[in-house]
Amino acid sequence: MGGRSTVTARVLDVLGAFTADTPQLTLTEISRRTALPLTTAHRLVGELAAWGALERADDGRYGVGLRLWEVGALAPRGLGLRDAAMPYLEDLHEVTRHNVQLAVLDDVEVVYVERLAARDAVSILTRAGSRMPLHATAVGLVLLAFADPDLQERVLAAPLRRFTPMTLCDPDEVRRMLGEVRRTGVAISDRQIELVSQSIGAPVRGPSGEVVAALSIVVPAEGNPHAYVPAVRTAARGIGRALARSN
Amino acid sequence: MGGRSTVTARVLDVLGAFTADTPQLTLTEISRRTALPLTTAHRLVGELAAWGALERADDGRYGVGLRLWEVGALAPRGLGLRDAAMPYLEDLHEVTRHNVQLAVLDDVEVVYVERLAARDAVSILTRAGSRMPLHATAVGLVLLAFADPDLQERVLAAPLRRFTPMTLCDPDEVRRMLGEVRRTGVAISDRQIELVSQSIGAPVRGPSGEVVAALSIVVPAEGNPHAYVPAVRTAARGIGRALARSN
DNA sequence: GGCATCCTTCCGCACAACGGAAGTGTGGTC
DNA sequence: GACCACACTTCCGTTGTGCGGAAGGATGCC
Repeated sequence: MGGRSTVTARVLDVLGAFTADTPQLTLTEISRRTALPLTTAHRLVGELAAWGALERADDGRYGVGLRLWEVGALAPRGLGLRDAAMPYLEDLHEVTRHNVQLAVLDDVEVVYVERLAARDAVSILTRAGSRMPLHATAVGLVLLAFADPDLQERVLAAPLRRFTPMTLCDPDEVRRMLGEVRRTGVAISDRQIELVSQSIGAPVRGPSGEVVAALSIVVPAEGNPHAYVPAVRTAARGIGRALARSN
Repeated sequence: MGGRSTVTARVLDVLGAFTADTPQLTLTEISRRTALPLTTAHRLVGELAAWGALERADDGRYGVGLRLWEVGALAPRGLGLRDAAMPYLEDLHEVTRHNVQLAVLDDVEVVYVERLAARDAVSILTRAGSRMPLHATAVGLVLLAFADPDLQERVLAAPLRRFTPMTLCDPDEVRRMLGEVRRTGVAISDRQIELVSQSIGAPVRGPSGEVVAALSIVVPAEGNPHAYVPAVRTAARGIGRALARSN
């Protein structure tokens, strides 16, 4: 948004107008969201659609096109990681039948790269491509715990969003938690996102030992989280090894 | 690439320069592929990277960024379909342990939307986001068989690429095959892509009965393909129902 | 040192993008 | 049937933004 307006920025603004909540937009809606004059939006959208970056549905609304999806699938952190991780996610999911998630750090947020949902799952709090803050989820805590200290302070300096009464919103509490995560190598987020669930996360390490992603499993609040720790840890290590193998 | 040069087209050309074979490119390479002067490529790439559409690796090369991956993940045919299909793909994969693939039609090609690989799979002929011609793979034959007759003729009029001695490259042979696919509701591609494998495909139908995607399983050449037909068919129907449920 | 490759910054000119105005097409209301 | 509201499309003259040549680092190799 804003500032200096280069054509490229406008094009990207148009793409950015599409969100998980509203993946289909009318031209007027795009124009409103990007603050571009209708005429301009019309031209840009037309060019994007001609290339396949956007697609026009039968009802006239625009959505993201397959071509853009293809290009996006080339994102190294998205695809390479996903390929390596998939078998392990499947195993974990197959055995436990709970939601399993893989996420990476991007700026000050968690981005979910993959998620295997319980068959009958209704709640779609997260899906591949969605973002969450770092302080409340198990994957977030893992990624934050092993992140650059500068980033940690930056995140803790900003207001920490409350999801439930259990969410840790005090920087010092979070700091203590991060220490524990570093010590144990596992993060447990107990009802910090929803009161009905807790999640157990572990770091996925790249060839040189740095944390490149985090894996988590979401289980009902009443279960004993520690029961899942070995499985999650094993899966995370397996992914790390698979990554190293695939260079 | 082509003809008239609008800025948008240039931006998209830059994105299009990234392919599955070479997901990481140096600036000079991008400039060469897009036929843009180095200076221009530099500016565009800079703007794209600032937004997060591209990311710069440690070695200075550029790759597709997470942000673009996120937007791409919103593609309705990519994500909605994938969400509905995943459980069924997993089941099929779990039971058979063979490669399972989900694909949609885009223009005159198949685009793979998801693929669950056998754990020890070495050959990565296809991956999520890759394209294949319509006449040789099981998913391709399914999609072509139920496609617009105009499209069928357009595809058959063009030269049909040969992958193995088994590939059907004669338009009439393919036409006969398509008829069979329509009659039986299943496509079998016997060693038409690789001599070591065959694939069995079935159509996934949307709420109004039209074919929106195709599902296939890849098995060793020596097996009996018909043994897999019921499982593939059931999975494809299941995905169709899941799609209808999710609107 | 000299050469090759790759990347980055600068800046004046030209042409492509901009966006106001006007036109088309649909659906709703009285 | 006349009117309005809304969403989209086309046209075209003006202007400001992107263009890309030239020159300046940075790094590596012989």
